[in-house]
Amino acid sequence: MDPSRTGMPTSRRKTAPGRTHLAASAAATPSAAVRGSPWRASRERVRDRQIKREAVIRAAAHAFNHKGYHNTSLDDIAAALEVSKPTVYYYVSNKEQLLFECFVAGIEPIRAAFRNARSQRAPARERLKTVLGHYGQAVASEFGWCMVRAEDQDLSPAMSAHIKSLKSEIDQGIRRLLREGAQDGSIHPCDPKMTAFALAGALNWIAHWYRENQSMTGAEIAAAFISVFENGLKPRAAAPAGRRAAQRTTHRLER
Amino acid sequence: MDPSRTGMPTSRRKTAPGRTHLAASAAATPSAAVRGSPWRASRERVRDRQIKREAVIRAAAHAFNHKGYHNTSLDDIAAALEVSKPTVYYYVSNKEQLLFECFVAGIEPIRAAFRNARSQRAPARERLKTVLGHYGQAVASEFGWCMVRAEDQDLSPAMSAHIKSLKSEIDQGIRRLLREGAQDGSIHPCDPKMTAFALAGALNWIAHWYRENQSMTGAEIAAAFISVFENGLKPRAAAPAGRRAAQRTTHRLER
DNA sequence: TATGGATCATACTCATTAGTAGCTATCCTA
DNA sequence: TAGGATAGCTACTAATGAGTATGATCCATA
Repeated sequence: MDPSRTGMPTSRRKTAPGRTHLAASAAATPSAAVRGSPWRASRERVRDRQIKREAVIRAAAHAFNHKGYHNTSLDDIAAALEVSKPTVYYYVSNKEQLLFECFVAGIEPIRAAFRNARSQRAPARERLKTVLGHYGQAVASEFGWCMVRAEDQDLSPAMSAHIKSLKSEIDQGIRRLLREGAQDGSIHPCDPKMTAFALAGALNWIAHWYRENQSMTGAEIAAAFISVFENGLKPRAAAPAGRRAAQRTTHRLER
Repeated sequence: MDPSRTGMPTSRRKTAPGRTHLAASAAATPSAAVRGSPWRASRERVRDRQIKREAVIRAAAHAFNHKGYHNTSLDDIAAALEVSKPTVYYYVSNKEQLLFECFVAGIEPIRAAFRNARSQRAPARERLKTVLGHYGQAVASEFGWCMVRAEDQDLSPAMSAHIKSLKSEIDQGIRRLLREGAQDGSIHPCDPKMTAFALAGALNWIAHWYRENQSMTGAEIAAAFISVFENGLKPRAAAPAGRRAAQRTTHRLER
């Protein structure tokens, strides 16, 4: 195979800035302040390395999102930032790492949601709903595509292993909630493994169509999906009459 | 952009053999007879162009499946067949077309399942179950990866449009069954669009993990998923006591 | 047995792109 | 204000891989 893909990127620069949890800041700051190139306009904050680094990663996410990882060259990313390619390499050690950072930025809010859920006392189904809501929003975010599509085959073994372990953490978290729900009676007994696959798969797939159809927000999509998961296809006998009727007439209108 | 990607591949060869529905034959013949290179062993059927062409496509599917589209060169495919690259080009006009053929081979059995379903008289939920079963098996097949991952971004506009229309046909078919189910009372009232997205997404995602975890057959996975979809997460009050109890003890064992 | 088509290989072209070498400019600090 | 660190650019290398030009070989048929 390719010798350059046999390990972690050799961080050639002595200054290896700690990884930044882009996701957190992305959630905090509205996208407007973040868009665009900080080089152009802001001479006054030229020295804020962190912001520039984040801009690089965000530009990469945007490009990957639109053209795919393989169809995006680092020249493209540099051009989007109105910068030269070596400048990009000044902030990031290689293309693979760009993808990795995007992945981490995408998955971090989901991990946060799990940490949150663990401290709650609600029934498991409620906690699962909350987590899946955040999951759906993460997939619909600007990093969702990278998170979902970061492939084994494009990554060095070390990165691949790292990503796999993060994914597995999420998977196990969902399974755990499903088991807890079966115990506390809030979730219909099910095979936790296959159910977790189904739930995560459905949500992951959002990344594939969301770009082309942004008529709903991430939160709305997540809510709609959760409603599907909760009710199931089989009709439910004992639903409260009022709500059932409203739902039925509403959905009669959809095509 | 790239000028070579602005249209359908110019089929330079005068002999353009009609597209072959690999999927059908794949379903009919067990994989054993199909694996390997027909060049090597069988000097006696050297002139059977169709079989060789299918072998090329199957080899491509296999390679794409394992290494991804972009990480597979046509030299790789040629090498797998113990043939030179121009030989591959003798059977197929370019790499993009290879991906397209794999896509069609993957999606064809699903279309067939829909055609079948249309002629049945069962309740919509039953027909949907059957279709989804075939869907799941198709995604778990050797062409599943190509079917699911054939991306817009890697295809010429014409191919992209063609694939999109095939995908849309499937999507509309699912929505239609959901609407029919809401009408005949066999399916819980739902938003057909979002529900179809959720169902298809969950099943599509199988392609991402099935390669690494082939402990179940495609049919078994599909059955497990369908059970999840049908029941939903919310506990069901009126389940037959015997089956409920059995299911609960069974799944207590899973981790 | 000559001929033309079908099949396949050798050996290229050419474009793309990840990543780098080496130079320059700016700014902060002592 | 000298000197080092920071930040950036131009111009390269080197590898890869899609697709092709050209010609050899085999076989059926006239």
